[in-house]
Amino acid sequence: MPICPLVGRSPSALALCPPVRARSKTNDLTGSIELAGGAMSFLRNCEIYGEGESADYLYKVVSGAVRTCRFLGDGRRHIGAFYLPGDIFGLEANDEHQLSAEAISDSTIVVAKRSALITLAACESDIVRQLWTSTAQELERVQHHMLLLVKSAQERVASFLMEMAERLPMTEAMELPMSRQDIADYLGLTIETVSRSLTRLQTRAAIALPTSRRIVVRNRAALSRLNA
Amino acid sequence: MPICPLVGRSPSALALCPPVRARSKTNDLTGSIELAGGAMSFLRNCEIYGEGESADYLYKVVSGAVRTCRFLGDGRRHIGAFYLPGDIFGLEANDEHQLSAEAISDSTIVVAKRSALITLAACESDIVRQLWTSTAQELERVQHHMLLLVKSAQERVASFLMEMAERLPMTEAMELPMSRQDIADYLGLTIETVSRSLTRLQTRAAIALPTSRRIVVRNRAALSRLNA
DNA sequence: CGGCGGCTTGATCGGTCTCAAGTACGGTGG
DNA sequence: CCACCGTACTTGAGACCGATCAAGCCGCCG
Repeated sequence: MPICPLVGRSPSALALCPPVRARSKTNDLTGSIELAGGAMSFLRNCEIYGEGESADYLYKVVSGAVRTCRFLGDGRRHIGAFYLPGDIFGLEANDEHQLSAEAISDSTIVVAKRSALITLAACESDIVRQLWTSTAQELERVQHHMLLLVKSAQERVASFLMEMAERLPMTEAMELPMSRQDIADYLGLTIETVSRSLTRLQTRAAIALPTSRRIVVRNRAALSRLNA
Repeated sequence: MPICPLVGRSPSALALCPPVRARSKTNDLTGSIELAGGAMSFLRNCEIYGEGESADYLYKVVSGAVRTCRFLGDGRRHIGAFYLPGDIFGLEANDEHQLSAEAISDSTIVVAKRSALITLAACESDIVRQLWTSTAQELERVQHHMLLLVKSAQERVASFLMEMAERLPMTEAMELPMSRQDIADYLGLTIETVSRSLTRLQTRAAIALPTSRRIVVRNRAALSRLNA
């Protein structure tokens, strides 16, 4: 894991980017978070928060991409989620983060103090409802991810591609922000197996790989057929 | 899958058991649910709700045990969770159930109309907060389960045993309500692998198996050492 | 040009699945 | 009481998928 010459490690650090109003309407909290917080920049591979730290803040991706991850005892890494622009992360059941969060690429993140939102919620009761909604969405995402993990390697990679095809801005091809290692840890596979699955999908003409991070979905039906 | 000579399939069916006040304090919703709903009985292997049905109700286990599950395209079954007395289930991100729920053993379940709770929430704003808390707990549980699924078979079974040891009433030994097939589908393994893992734990003196459903944890440290 | 990191490809190993018996237990009927 | 049965569980042998180990390849940057 590379060293992080990071810009802001703690949420009190200098905000390098002005808040950007997102066009995404996926989450109602969006506005509230931006009201309550400031924007920060994180360099590639920098930690945004650590596993076990107290979950005092909520985060929203403005640009870039974020992974949440956790190391198992034997050094293996598990990635719980990828967050793309518009996504909210940092929601926890307890006051402690279960996984740590890291920037996958240079990213701008809006940070809001959780307690500030709760205070806001006292006046506008809708905020609690919105926090609940966001948590429920996260729950659904994790449930879906759980289903992934009981499938075969080929199925997992196909599912991953379909997920990304929905979430990434797509013009013909999509540009993956994450490395093969990230994908492997997300899917519970090795990089070799991920790579082989991708080339196999390519030879079957389901996808094309102009470059290793750029993927064209040629046959969406073939992909979904692999989803078990 | 056996046929279900079930007592109540829809929440409007006759409640055979009077509401029982639970001593569990694991969830604040507990009281509200019981206020808003009535108790029902479900026989072993009966469906409580189906995948895709609208999620109009919340449920609380009074006695017995419940599994939520989903069938994959090729017939494999995935179990998302086991719910024991005191647990709340049926919370969803959307208005549709992602998985179906079935009674593992004859069970008594308290059912509350979701809309009734939301109405209640209009007066007592705490209810929304409690719904949020329950959802967050569920999220944490699923995250934990996700971590399970990337471990080895031996680790998964050991983790499962430790989870059950915490949740089941224990006096020396614990009595599992679920079958080996249930465990296998919960852990993403086959019954044979589950069985082999258990006997291996027994030969290593980590557990004892007086009967197949009754398990004594002999060496908790040995189990947790296997958790990776 | 050389070197390095990220990715692909190949050969082998091992863990889990699959298929197939064998065993323990509970219930039912004689 | 036992004989019988069906279900749930265990155990064994072999196949297969994905991990591991080990080269090679590619793009990028100095």
